[in-house]
Amino acid sequence: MSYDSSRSSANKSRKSKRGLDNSNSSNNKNSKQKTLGMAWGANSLSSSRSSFRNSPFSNFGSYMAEKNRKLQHQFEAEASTSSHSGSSPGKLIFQGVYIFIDGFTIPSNQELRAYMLKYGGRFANYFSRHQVTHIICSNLPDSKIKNLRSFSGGLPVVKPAWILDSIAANKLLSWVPYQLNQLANNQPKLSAFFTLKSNPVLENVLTDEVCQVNLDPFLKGGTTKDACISKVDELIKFAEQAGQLPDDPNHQFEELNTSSGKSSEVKMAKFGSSDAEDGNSVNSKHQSGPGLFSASASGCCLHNQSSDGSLSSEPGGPSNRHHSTLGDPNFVENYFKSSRLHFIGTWRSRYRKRFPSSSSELKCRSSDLNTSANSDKSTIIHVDMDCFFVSVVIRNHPELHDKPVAVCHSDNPKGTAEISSANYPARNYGVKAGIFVRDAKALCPQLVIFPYNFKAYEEVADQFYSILHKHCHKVQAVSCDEAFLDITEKDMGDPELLASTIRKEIFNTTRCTASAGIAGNMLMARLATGSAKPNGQCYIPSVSVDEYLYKLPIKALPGIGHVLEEKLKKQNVWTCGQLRLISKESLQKDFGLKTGEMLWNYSRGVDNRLVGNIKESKTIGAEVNWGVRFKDLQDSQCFLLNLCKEVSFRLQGCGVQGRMFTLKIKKRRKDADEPAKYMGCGDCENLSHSMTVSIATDDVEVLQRITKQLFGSFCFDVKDIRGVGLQVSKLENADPSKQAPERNSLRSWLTSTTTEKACRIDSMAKERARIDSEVKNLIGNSGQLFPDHTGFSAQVNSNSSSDISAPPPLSHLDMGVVKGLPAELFSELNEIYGGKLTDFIAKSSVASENIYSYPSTHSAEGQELSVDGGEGPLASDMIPLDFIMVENRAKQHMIEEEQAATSWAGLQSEAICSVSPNNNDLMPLSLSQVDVSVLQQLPEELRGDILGQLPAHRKQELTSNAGSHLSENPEGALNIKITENQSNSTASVLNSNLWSGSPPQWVDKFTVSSCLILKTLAELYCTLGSTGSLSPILQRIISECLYPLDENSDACGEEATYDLCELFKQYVKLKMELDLEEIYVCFCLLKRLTTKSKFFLQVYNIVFPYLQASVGENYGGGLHI
DNA sequence: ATCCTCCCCTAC
DNA sequence: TAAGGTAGGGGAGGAT
Ligand SMILES: Nc1ccn([C@H]2C[C@H](O)[C@@H](COP(=O)(O)OP(=O)(O)OP(=O)(O)O)O2)c(=O)n1
Ligand SMILES: [Mg+2]
Ligand SMILES: [Mg+2]
Repeated sequence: MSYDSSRSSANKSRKSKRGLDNSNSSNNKNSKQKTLGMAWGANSLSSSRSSFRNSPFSNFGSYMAEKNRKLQHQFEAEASTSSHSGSSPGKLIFQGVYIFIDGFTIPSNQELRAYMLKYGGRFANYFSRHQVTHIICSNLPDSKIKNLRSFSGGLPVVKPAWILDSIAANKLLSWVPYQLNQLANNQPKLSAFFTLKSNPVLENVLTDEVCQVNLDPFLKGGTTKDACISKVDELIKFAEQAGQLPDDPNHQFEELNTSSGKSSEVKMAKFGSSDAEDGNSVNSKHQSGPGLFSASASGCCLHNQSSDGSLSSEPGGPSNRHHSTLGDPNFVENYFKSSRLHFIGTWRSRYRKRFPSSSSELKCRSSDLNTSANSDKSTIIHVDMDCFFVSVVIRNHPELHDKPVAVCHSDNPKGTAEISSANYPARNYGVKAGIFVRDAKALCPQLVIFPYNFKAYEEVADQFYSILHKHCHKVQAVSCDEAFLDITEKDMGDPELLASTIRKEIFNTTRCTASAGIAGNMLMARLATGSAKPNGQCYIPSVSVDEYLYKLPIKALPGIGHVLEEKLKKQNVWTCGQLRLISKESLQKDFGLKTGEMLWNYSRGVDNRLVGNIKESKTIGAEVNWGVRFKDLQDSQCFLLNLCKEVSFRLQGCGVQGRMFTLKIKKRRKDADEPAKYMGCGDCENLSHSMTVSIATDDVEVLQRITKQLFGSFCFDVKDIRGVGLQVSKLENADPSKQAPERNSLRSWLTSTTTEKACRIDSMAKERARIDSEVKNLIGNSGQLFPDHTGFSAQVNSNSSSDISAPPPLSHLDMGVVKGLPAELFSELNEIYGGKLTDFIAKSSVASENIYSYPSTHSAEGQELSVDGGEGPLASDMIPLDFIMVENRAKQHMIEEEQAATSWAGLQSEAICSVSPNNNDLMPLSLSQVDVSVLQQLPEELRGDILGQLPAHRKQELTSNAGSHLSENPEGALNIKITENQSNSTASVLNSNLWSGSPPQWVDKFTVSSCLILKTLAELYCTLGSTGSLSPILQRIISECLYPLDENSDACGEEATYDLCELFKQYVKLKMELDLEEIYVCFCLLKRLTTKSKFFLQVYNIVFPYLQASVGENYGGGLHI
């Protein structure tokens, strides 16, 4: 057993509440901590959830206090030198302000810190309620929001924009408008926190339950062989003998057909090989790392490594240092260079690039269901190199071919290095992949150990696949030494001949032997290969399948690992023949639908899979579970950064970006012994937290921020960490032109009716002209923020390089324009870019003045901006964000208010205008008419649709309570009477919501009048035909409106709001195939549905002017701006 | 029903 | 000393 733990998840009853499993052991652990325990959880011992420990707020203790002092000194030292960022200290805007930054912020922690430094404020590295005056945070995950809400009481929790805006305004602004909207209500007092400690906060701490499984040694081949080859034993022996004789590769190949007189139809063939060439001596230093094949990050530990003498009580002692993360700032990179599993794990992505999938995959015989009749006609070859790693490194050591040889990092007979591959003589002693070298040496003292040669493996794999592709165009790569060929269509003769030809060619080219299995489907071909090994081939005709499988141990079936094997053995199933006795229904009941069917099929030799190209990957990640030892937070942060670099490189290497990030942590189990394996992770709990962001990214810095944030939401002693992994999913193509072009049903509707989009209100044009003059020195870019990337622009701009709407990569932004944005908008935009914007600008304008002041000078970053620009009239007609750029805040707000006041009537009129510009009467313009009567007037079909979307209680309301819609909001406080005439009062409500002090009874719940929903749906229905044609996201927003909250729970109101925020962000992200029209409509729509989400209002007020300018005009006077 | 999320299992 | 990674399939359970 390689793994230390003997725990088997199969025997563990599943917990229904996954997220809570870990908490107990976690607490137990904390109670045993000596030093850092105080820092990391001593104040929350009584909590039965880990949520309190997820926030730095819960982590202040003696250690943290000390740390805090240290960092503050450092900070003050920096302040006194005042050389920071090369600029002189600014006005003391933030005198007396002491901020603490919680989690991932935009701009970054460091940037905010720099601003505080520059403008007279102070910055707390760790939260102290005695000093901190403001908590800064943005974009916290749900769990943290809830947590923060509990802790922040009494202290303002403010978005970073407050700082930026204050700097821009050159005075300390009120923080009130910048309150984190998710937290705006019901902030408990800090005192409440201390009494709340035993009152668990609901939270989504995701903790895996432990599943350290016994890795039974691989049974490679052996059992398979025993099961079916007995009939051809003599032939095997003969073949093996023959294999050692010839010298000339071209004559080494002998085919032995066993079908002639034998009872079985299974045919075996073997050929021998010998080597004679240059000496790659045992233990030679010719080793090359897989790092050559991976995108590895360079290390970067900056100023840590300060050997804290006091913390020298390292687990494992200083002897560990050298091979752990403790001693090596480039640990990640170096580790991956030497990891065999990393090599084989990342091989696939390299293959993808080297052999790009040709579209020749026609799925010819995929005539829907692959019935067994169908697979009768199929012929599949499975090819697998024999003991690949060994074969490659002993190619030039013919004298070793009949000696036991294994590949391993270490030859230490007491070592815990793992055998990677053992040749067949070695396997006779029981040596196999995965066992420790000491066990291997015990089994076989004369075992010869060779080091890895990853470069050679890569080369041989390339040769291997070149040969396969030459002979067959339907190749499915399984691994670096293994592939399936579908030769069904091959008219040319005998599959066995083809297999032997291929094997011969492989041997002649690589001097390594391969084995092949030939059968009617992938399953049987693979099993046949097992029988054929080593250096042989095996054909299993359909008629022999049953017999072949009958005695086959179930573990030999691909897909049955040790867990399934054990479960089946408990049912007294040891062989496929016994497995067949269990009904499919029973198997599906015990193992699930698919797995049950797989078992049923496989035990009968049925496999409907098709040989196909490798699909594009769905996840990309990197993890390290060896040598991970941290002495303090800095160690871990440094490691995380390197991991982020690695992942970022891999993402970029694959040309994708991701939106979901999962941080996996292996944490030493409380009572775990030292790992059996040197530097291993031992018996661990698996913890993982994930976070989805709106904008796909591959950027290291963004990854780092997110990762930091995720890491912070764990609670543990970093000394207990034994493994760390970062996985990215929800991948999108980084090249947007390749993005799947669905979506945007609304868009087509809108754009189809919009023949010219260049019209503009006069003030816009004026602003434009002014901006143009200001930025005319910019290269080929008339001041547009997104020169050619909005869906709208792309439509208009025929000069655009991309005909499909594309996202604006950061490098394509006009930094001059960006810098000119009002701080508020800048901050939002920065958020859209994951915080990168600030850094980008900071880097590109080192010597310049305050970057948040209004620009007018466009320095050297002109070169950063992109693109063709298309100087023509069309390009200059496009409407950029620069509309807002020169607005000062006051003016901006005025505009916002006006827009808010008038936007209520927006959607319907503009929608109608666009559909039928000359006919504004299709829909009632007065919102006061919105009523249940609307519902009644609707076509039956639509009425059904709408009713179907309403919760039952709403339905009842609507059908029984006609006319009372205007007072539907139970709170009444902000129940807005929605009529055209009252839009002014709406505006004032809006205004007060945004700018009033801490909300009194104000609740940021998202409550919506049903009649408005009906009305809106009706409009959408009329304009679009049905709500079903809305884009999924818009549909979801509507459904958020329909189901604003679970009325039984206060917390759910927050949830709903938060989700909605995410949706908005998605809408505002100005990425993907940005569809301004749809966003615009959506904003109009949402504006009418709620005035209660502060977040929405803020986003709205920031973004809407832009949308307005871009598309609003096209929808006629309905906007009444 | 169908999707989504959080895992476990498997293979190399 | 040693380099226990990577990604897809799919089950369970919850949301819709
Ligand atoms: N636990 C494992 C399994 C595999 N490998 C590496 C070494 C192998 O050489 C290579 C290919 O794996 P195979 O399963 O094909 O095993 P071999 O090729 O070594 O032997 P066989 O002849 O059984 O295919 O992957 C490894 O390092 N560790
Ligand atoms: Mg192999
Ligand atoms: Mg293989």
